[in-house]
Amino acid sequence: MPLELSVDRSSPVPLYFQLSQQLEAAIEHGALTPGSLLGNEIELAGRLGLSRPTVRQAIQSLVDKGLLVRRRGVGTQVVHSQVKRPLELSSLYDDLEAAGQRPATKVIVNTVVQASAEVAAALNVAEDSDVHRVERLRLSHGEPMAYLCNYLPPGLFELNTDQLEATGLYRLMRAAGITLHSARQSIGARGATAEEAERLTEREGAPLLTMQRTTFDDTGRAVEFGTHTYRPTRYSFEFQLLVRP
Amino acid sequence: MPLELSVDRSSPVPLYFQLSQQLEAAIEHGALTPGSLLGNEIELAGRLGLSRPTVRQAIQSLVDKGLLVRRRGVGTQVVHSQVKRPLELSSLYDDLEAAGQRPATKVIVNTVVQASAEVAAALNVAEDSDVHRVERLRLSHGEPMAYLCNYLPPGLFELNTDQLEATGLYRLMRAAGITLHSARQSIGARGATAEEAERLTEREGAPLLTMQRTTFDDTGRAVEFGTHTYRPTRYSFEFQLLVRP
DNA sequence: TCAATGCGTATGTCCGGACAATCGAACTAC
DNA sequence: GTAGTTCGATTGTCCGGACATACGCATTGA
Repeated sequence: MPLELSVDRSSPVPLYFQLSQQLEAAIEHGALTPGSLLGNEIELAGRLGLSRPTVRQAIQSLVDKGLLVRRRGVGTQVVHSQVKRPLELSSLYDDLEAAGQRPATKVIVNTVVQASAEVAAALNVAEDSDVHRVERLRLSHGEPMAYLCNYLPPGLFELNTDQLEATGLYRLMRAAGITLHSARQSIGARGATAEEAERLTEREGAPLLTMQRTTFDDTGRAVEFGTHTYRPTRYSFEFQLLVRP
Repeated sequence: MPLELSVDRSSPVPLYFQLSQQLEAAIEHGALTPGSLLGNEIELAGRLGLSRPTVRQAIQSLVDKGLLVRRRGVGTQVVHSQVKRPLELSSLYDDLEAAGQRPATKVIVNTVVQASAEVAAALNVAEDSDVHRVERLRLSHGEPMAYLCNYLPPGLFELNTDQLEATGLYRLMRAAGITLHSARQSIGARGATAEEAERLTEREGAPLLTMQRTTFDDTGRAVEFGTHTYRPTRYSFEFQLLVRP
């Protein structure tokens, strides 16, 4: 029984995108079972009234997402494993919200400071030039979960404390028209200093999970540098990654 | 001054791949400076004697790698930031070797055991069925750096202790014809148990970086499940990730 | 002076076709 | 029975063209 697929040519949504979304929904929904063959591209194109390149583009986007696997001479199969989503540049806020945790944020510091050598190097600005500094405590179920310290270059956009407590930093940046492109991250661990321990209601020397990140927009500007510490009993980094073929 | 580009039509290497490699080399080498425009696709295609779809395919692969950015009505630009490589499914061994650290491996355990509930769930095999168990100590500059405990389903390939000490697990799997596809990872931290502390020559309770990973091949089979502990003073996870547009 | 309009340019989408490379299975020969 | 060969099926690569869409800039108008 072939899958119900159709495209709307009067829609402004690209045809290949309509198709890829329907296929993805069918996989998610279980209509396309893992391991099942998708049927050959030419026949699929004919059935939908599309050209083969358009169908290929739709399929390729799902291959890139890790949902499909192509085998020459065999066909295109639905991947058999539990693919969730590849690692993306997500904010802690979004992660928690997606998990239904209703995160709370408390802005501790929101000011302008002179860039230290480390911050200046990360943001590619002159040392001692002005940069925004934001320190936030992220809570989940009323308990401290992470301490986030971020630096932003000046003139990027207004850092409103109320907004920072209502949503995540990345969402604010996107809303300000900044196109996030890539980030360099470093994840490590260390014992908590006395100050860190107090912030997170841990004892001194307790193991902490740490993350440093510099984010770039599509022009190559560094738009954010952050140093985060997490309570490992309450947070860990979970993600899926794909092997680039 | 246009860039020197050419393709060899007698080569079995796909034309779009030849072009993308040359462009990538030009970016790496500095012939294409960050921010510079690549020149429009049609003119580029004409200059190389290629069709526009072929040129687009080459460019697209570099966009996917994060090296180029396309802007409608503007052109294609070289990304201005320091892109190294996106996060990939690399083994610790490869990482260390790439950093010129000449890693050493000591196989502590290489045997077959009955799968615990956790291992059975991760590998999707029956509880108490036979699985391979490998425990290795990874050293760098003669000092312990990580303790790696891995489980593999039976019948996948022969786990030779000598080979395990000479190279990484992923390299062995690839050599055995296994096509790695994706992995689910979890990175956290905790204090060392007495046993862990001794293995890594740390004191009990010292902060450790932990990683759990299940790797799948392109048929969806789980081919490996591992629990790793790292000394955070000697190792951290460094990677770059791209925003999927 | 400043905002709205129009235009050129570049990428985005889509088509229909052609041939090559590879996989798997059926078939054949020993 | 087994090994090698052939063959159909399917994806991979490539072509040349067409129109749509969005951005930046110059022109125009108030």
